[in-house]
Amino acid sequence: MKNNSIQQKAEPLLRLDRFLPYRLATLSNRISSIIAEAYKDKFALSIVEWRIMAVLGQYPNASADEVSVKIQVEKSIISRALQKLLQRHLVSRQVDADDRRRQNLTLTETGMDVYSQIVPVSYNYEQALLECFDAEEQAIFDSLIDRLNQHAETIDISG
Amino acid sequence: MKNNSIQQKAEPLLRLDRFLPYRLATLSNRISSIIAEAYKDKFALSIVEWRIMAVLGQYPNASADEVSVKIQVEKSIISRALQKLLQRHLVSRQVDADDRRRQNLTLTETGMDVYSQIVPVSYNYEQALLECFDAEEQAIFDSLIDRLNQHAETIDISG
DNA sequence: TTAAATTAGTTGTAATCGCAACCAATATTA
DNA sequence: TAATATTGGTTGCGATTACAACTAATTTAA
Repeated sequence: MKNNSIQQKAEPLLRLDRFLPYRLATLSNRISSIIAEAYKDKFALSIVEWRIMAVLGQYPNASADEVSVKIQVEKSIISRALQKLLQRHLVSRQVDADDRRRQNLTLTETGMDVYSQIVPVSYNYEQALLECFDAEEQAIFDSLIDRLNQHAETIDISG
Repeated sequence: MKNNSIQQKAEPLLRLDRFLPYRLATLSNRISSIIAEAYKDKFALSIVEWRIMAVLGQYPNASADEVSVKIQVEKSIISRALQKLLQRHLVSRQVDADDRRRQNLTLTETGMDVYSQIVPVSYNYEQALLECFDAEEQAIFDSLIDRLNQHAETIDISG
C-alpha cells in the first residue's frame, strides 16, 4: 500500500480486521467457498441445493416452507433450487393428502445415493477444519458459537 | 413437520444444524444482516460500501485493488461500489503520479464524517454481541476464531 | 356458509453478483 | 527497443438474489 501505516488521528478508528462481524463473515466465506467448490465439482450442487438435500436427509417429508425456515433461505430461492433438484430427480414431491397446498419432499433413491456420498465428504472437511483445536477447545468453541448465536437472535440495534 | 423424528437408518446422516460450516454461515448471516440493516437505514450504505470506507479510514490512499484484496471482494464489485461512493462524494480518487494505472482512494470530508458516525455504532454493536461472554471467554473466542481462520486458509479438500 | 384472512408455493422483475473479456499503463525480457 | 506479460481498473452479460405480487387451498369468524 502507498500508505500502509495505521492512521492515527483524533477521529475514531475502526480496525476492520479485528471487528467481530467482519471476521466471522470472512471466516465463514472462506470455509463455505472451499466446501462449495467441492460440492459443485463433484456433484454439481450449489450450497443451497445441498442444504435442502441435507434437511430432507434428516427430515423426510418436509415441505418447502419448512426447509425455508430451517435453513433460513427465502422461499423463492428454495422454490427455484427445488426445480433443479426435481429436474435431476434427486428430490421428489407429492401433494399432501390432508392439505393440498402442501407438497411433501423426499430424497429419491438417486438423491439418497448422492446424499450418502456427500455426508462423509462433509464430515471429513469438518474434521479437517477442527484439527487446529484439541478436544477441549473444540467443545469450548462449540458452546461459544451456540451462545453467540442465541444471543445474536435477541439483539436489535435499530434504536 | 410431518415427520419430525430424526431419521435412523444405515445411511450416514448429517445433522446440518450441528455442522460447523453451516453454523458459522448462519451465525454470520444473522449478525451481518442486523448490522446491514442499520447501515442501510441510517446511512444508505451496503456492507461492501461500508467496508470499503472502513479500509480507507484505516488506510488512506489505498487502491481499489488493495481494497479488493483486503476485504476479499471481487474487483468488479469494488469497482461498482466505488462508483456509488464517488457519486455520493464519500470517497474521492486521484490518479497516482508514479503509476497512472493506479488510483489512490481517500475518504472525503463528508466521507470522514459518515465514517466517524458509523464507527461508534459498529463498536456498540460488537459490544452488544460480546455481552454474552465474560472477558476471559471473549479472549478465548477471539483466539480460536483467529486460529480457525488461519487454519482454514491452508485447507484444500479438492483431492 | 359465505367473506376475509392466512398459508404454501410460484413467478415477475429489478438489483446484484461473479466470471471473463477487455482497455490502458507498466514491467519484463529477448 | 520491440514484443510479451502483467497489473489496475471497467464493463458485458448470464446467473442468482430479494422483494413483492400472485394463485390456489385452507382456516377463521361473522
